[in-house]
Amino acid sequence: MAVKPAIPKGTRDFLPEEVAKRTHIFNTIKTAFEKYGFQPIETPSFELSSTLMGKYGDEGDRLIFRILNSGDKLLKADVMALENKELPKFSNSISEKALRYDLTVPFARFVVQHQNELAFPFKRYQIQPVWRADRPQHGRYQEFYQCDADAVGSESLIYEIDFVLLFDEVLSALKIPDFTIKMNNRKILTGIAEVTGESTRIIDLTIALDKLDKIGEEGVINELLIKGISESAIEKMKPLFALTGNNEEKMEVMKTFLISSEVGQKGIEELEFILDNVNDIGLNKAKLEIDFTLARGLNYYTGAIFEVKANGVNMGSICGGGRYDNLTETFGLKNMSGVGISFGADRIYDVLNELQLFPDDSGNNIQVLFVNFGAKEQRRCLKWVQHLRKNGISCELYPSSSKLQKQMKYANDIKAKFVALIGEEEYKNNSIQLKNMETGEQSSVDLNGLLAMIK
RNA sequence: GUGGUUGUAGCUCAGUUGGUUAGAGCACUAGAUUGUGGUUCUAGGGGUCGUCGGUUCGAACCCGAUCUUCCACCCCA
Repeated sequence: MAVKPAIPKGTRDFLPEEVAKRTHIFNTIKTAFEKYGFQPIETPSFELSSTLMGKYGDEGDRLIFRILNSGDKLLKADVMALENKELPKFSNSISEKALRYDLTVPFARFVVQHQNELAFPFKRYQIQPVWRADRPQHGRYQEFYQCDADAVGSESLIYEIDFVLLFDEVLSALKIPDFTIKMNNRKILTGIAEVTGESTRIIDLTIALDKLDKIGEEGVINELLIKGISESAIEKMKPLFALTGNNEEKMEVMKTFLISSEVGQKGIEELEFILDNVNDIGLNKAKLEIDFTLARGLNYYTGAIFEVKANGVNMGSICGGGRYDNLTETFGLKNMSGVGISFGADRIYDVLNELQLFPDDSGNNIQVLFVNFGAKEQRRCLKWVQHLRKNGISCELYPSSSKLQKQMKYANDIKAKFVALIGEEEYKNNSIQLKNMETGEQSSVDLNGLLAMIK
């Protein structure tokens, strides 16, 4: 019985036209990364589970695709753990590998493993798919591409500036009309937690705060109460809910708010340094916005936090990033600060599609299709096709001498720009009937004439 | 992981209070058209009605489970 053709949920096939569009995105990003001095690397699609587990929080662990052990290794299954419903323990006993969940953690592993072969600060970029066992939704897939650039081995805020410029350069080049780069600093979030006296609850605090623009002040307060944050702390946070105005005005308010927090002050300083420099340099299309509620779940960020949103489209963030000081430490290498960003290629694709911003000409179509009239004509066509190819023209010969109508229809379907006909007459006098498929015009030329017309 | 939603031909969708051989358009193949495509006409092939189970004399239709689609949460690109 025939197997019903289907692909797993959250995955997609890409037709030639779609691949062309995606390639355009990848190339734009790649070109920019290289212009800023990043070098390409690749890492395996799957890593040891121990490399990935525990790096993304409990929520993240749940979303990591595990790879089932093969063959006899399955005999090691910890049946007791299963009976006791200790699922993580059981999973580990039947799976020792997992598909990568992002590119940052594998990169941290890579840096530690190859530290003697790398020149620091090391700047790499990486464009590869990642996998998440998430429930598919608008702009959310189980397999999608991340385009990451990271710089490790330096605490210099110059990189943060570069990354803001990179966001602006790439998204402007992709012709996204209106987008906002949101920026925050983990040290400021730490400061807020300190000032409100809830230092130990920083995660709950920031997650709730992150939802301010979505559920409003009351919603956040509600969530904080549910999480068990004290009312006095919430009272102290109230000024933050009302933060408005431009970046400078927000910074002023925050400076006062964090006056008693050393870490917080440091965060302000960093943010101000980046902001000043970027303002000085100037941006193309990006709006740069300070957003103190921005938390970017990934709990490994320690400094700058970035998020980019396309405006006027219903789509989550299309890029993210930030600085992480301790990521290589879990692999045994201390004092290796890194900062990086990630472009969500698939969401960018969806945004460009929704806004109909892809150029019309997909461009990669064949230039000339040679019609096949039979054995002796075919023999000459094969020779001439190869001659044209040597001259840089994409062309092909129809594989069989089917009815002319059918061959013309095929030419039409594959959007060939020209059709070359060499039948009995043309064969005799070494000519070609060349038909322009757009205009319908047709003329008799020789091989050189064809070259001249097409080039 | 929580809540809702969807599934009939390759694609987009009709369909009968549960009752014989389940339809259309597009696509495909062939012909009208013996050297000319995107228009038209004619004919043809193609479906165990997502899957498994239950109720019933009888299920595409009712019930349950499961998978899938899309959406909102959670979280994130």
